[in-house]
Amino acid sequence: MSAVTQKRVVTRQSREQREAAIMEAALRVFADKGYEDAAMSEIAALAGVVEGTIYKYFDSKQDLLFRVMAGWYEGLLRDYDQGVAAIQGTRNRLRYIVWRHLRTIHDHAALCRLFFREVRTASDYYASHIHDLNRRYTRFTVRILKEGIAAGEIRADLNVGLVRDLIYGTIEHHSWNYLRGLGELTVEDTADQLVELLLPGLLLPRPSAELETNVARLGRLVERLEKAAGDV
Amino acid sequence: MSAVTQKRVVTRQSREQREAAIMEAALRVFADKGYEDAAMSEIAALAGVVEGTIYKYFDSKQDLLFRVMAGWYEGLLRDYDQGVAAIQGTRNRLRYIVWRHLRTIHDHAALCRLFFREVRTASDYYASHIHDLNRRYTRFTVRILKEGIAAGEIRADLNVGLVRDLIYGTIEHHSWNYLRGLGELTVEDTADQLVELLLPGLLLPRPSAELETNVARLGRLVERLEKAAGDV
DNA sequence: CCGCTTAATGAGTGAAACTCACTAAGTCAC
DNA sequence: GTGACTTAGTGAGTTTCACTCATTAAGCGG
Repeated sequence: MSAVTQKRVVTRQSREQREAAIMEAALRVFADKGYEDAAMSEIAALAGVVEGTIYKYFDSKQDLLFRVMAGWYEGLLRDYDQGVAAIQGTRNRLRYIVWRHLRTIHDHAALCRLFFREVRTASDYYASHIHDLNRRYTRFTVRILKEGIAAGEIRADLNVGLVRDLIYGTIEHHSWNYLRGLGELTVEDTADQLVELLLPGLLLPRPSAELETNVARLGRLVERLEKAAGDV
Repeated sequence: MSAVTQKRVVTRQSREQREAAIMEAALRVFADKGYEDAAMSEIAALAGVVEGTIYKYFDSKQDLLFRVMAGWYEGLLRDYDQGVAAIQGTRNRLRYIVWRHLRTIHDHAALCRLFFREVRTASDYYASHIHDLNRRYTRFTVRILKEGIAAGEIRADLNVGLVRDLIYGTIEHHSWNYLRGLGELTVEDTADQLVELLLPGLLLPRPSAELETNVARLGRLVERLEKAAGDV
């Protein structure tokens, strides 16, 4: 025995522990490097395993990403229920939804970018668990709108899905500069402005339309009466 | 010479011709397979060259994509100017912008997906020529809004950039299902609905001044009538 | 028709995801 | 306690790409 062979002591762990360790390492590397530039070997090294081990727990790099993102998303959803339920009035609730989404993007920029870029555009996103979580996330918005309609605050002929797309689409598009690392994302102001912009289109048409025409007719009547009075 | 060596006849072409041939092949393969799954070898084969040749004309796969997409984008922009200029009124113009964008997505689904997924999210998009083209594309919207403000049709305190993000963000988000190959994209209906949804938030608050003067006059009339009734 | 420029080649390189035959750690029956 | 068994974990491949580079020869100017 000429060379000192370094003997690696292998300790076997439960599936749960290893999986958690790999997912934690993957989250960090993905968030740090992005999907493309994250190497499975780096994730493996950080998790303290060898590359092949990851494939015992995850089908592919994409599967790993999806499950890591799903774990994060579940955390987001957990404390979302209470938040919405506690707020009264459609305007306040929409403001909260918009604000909350903006704040999430602001505080979790790296993960949101991963979600927008790698997860949501993947071909098998639709059939994935994380898509299901996303539906649950956006369903809050749909519920708020439907309750607003039921309460008579909001136009009943609204395309609720389009409003949902408007809210999330606008916010995402608006956030890209920030997500790209350029410029800031002003959460409060943007939330205010978006709600102000959106709300008039949601509310029932001002009943003053009818009122105005009636009043205008009365105005013309007054004019005639005034003239008639002058004639006397 | 025992074996018949197949001699490839190499014809040299001008830079322009080769570049065009490669870009055309790349466009087709990218549109067909998407960026990831498009192999440089396949593009080379379709263009009738060998892989290495592509790198004489393009720095990298991403450079090839960017220049192919820029070529397509320039075509889009060419017949955009006239379209907008011919339309009068902010509402009609916005309807046109929205409709046009939806129609482009509808008719160029594969390329739009490429643009959204691969180009716009790339880290060096901001410094690229195609980003410049995109700015020119969206500037139409900004101009329409500013002209609407100047004409007194639209609120002057509007965050024009946010409205731009709203239009493009909403449309993109709304189109993803279609781009993913699931479901249809109803161009006309969506254009109508989005404009209806957006417009109330843009318009100046209805000038109820007229209403107020009319009501005041009616008040005075009532007073006179009451007095007259009392006098009798 | 010679020689120069450079378009084009294609074998080769490196990196990264993924595979698989094998090793040995932990467990359980006895 | 010990042998048999299950399976976590290994690490040396394999494959598939994007990308490189030394070499070749097509076309052109003098």
